[in-house]
Amino acid sequence: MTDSEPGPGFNQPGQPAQPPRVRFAPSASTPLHVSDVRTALYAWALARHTGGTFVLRIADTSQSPDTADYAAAIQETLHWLGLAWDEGPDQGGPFAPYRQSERIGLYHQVAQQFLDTGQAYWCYCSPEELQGRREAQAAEGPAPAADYDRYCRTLTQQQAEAYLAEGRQPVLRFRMPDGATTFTDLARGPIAVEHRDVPDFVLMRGDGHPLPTLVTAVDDAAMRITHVVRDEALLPFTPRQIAVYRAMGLPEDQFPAFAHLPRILGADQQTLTRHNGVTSIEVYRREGYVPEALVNYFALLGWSPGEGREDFGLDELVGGFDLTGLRTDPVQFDPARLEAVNGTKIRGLTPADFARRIVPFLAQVGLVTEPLSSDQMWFIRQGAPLIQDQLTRLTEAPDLLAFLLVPESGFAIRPEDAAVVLTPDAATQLKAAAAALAALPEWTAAAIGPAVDSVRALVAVAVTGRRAAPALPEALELLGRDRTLARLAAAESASPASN
RNA sequence: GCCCCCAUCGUCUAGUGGCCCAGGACACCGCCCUUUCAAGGCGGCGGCACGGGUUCGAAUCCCGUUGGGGGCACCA
Repeated sequence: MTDSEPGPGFNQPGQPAQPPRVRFAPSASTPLHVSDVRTALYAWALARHTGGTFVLRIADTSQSPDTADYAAAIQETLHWLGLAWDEGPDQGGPFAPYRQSERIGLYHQVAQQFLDTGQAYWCYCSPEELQGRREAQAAEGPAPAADYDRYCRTLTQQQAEAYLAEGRQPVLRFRMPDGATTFTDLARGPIAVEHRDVPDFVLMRGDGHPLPTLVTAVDDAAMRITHVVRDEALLPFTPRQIAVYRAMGLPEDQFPAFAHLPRILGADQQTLTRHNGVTSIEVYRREGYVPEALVNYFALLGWSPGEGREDFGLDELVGGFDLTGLRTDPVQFDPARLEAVNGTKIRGLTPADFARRIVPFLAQVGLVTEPLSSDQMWFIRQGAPLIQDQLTRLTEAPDLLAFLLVPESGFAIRPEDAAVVLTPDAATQLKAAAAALAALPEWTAAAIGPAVDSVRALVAVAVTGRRAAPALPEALELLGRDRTLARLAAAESASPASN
């Protein structure tokens, strides 16, 4: 983007280009968020586009009871989306282990090194003391940008021992050096931060638990990560991590390059959370969204292949992906657009694939049970093409196909639709339609069409139970003459005029 | 309060000094097709935040204002 300030991670001309190593490091203490998926998608696309390596690393040091479940779910979801990794917790790799909970020793080792070299120090201040001093300072004048007053930077041995004798558990703080950090964000260009605006941040909690700024920097260095693609929320932490690399003695040309992705906002223009939208990718999956749609939609949330191309898949993403084309301002999540994309993707499925994908949704509502009987399989295979153009989510399939799969005893007309269509003269019309159908020499869609043309809406409700029915002649052909006539008769007797 | 990032239709985007009195998609509104519901076709509505520069020429470059987002934890 600019050649004025070749900061860390900037590709130096004349240097042999190493194959990139891009990591995705989701937290295992929460379910995968839609913004995590977007991050994973872009990181993956970068790795694949450049012929590099995609690394999955699980951030599971925050020992929540559900961590193992989330870690497994994350991997399952990524697979479902079609994002495969080259190194990760399941298959290992040259920089194993890939679970941070198994790398704690390494973090402690680096912490000790920092302590030995004076680049970190113990801080005995209690949260209450910190809070008290902050308030006192704020009362006196303009509050300093950096939030820690460096009280323990210059503690004497005696003071430290006195605190220890009180039973205090110190935290380990990083000694932020004077100066400034300049780095080149691959999506945004040069970014400069004065160190006076960066506090002596905490590397390790009082109980010895290492914090993300330390852990992330240590692992990215240890795993030879070349590119960090992550959410904009982490942008302000980048100078801290660069400071940690320096303290570790990592040569500048081995610092990873950073690319920060725009924040995803809800309809209220605030960061997307469970309060203003649906953030769980698993919810979308359950709601009948296909991975192709999620991938396409999220790819478009901050990136574009150009030339107005909007309907594409993983292959085109990889082919055209480029960090410098990333959007840099916050982006609003639009559920309506996602749903529209989902409809497009569903329509683009082969009929056989579509039929296969709706089975779990049919089973979920009890319309079928797996393994499918050959009858059920036949009805699904034959019925699927009739409904494929009519839905935007796979969860709509059961309603559309119920008329074929439900046992006759369980068939019922939707009351709302009955109210609209079963008018006083319905009985007469149904009777006429039934007679015409009964007289048909052969039971084919071509023959059925003309027989029901004048009363399609009525017959649709009577036979499928809903106004939103598949193409009628084809639907009736599939249903068969006996079931069709039986349902027409039932509807006739349920019509107002017959009561 | 302080620091950082950012700014094209309601939303996602095309656009990197003339091809743009700004193109596409979603949403919305009409019409067509269709004797069910969709899908599809055609059309409409609607935007370069504002103010200064630079330039023969600016959505595109510079400055400011305004506005939005992020961060300032013993969260990740």
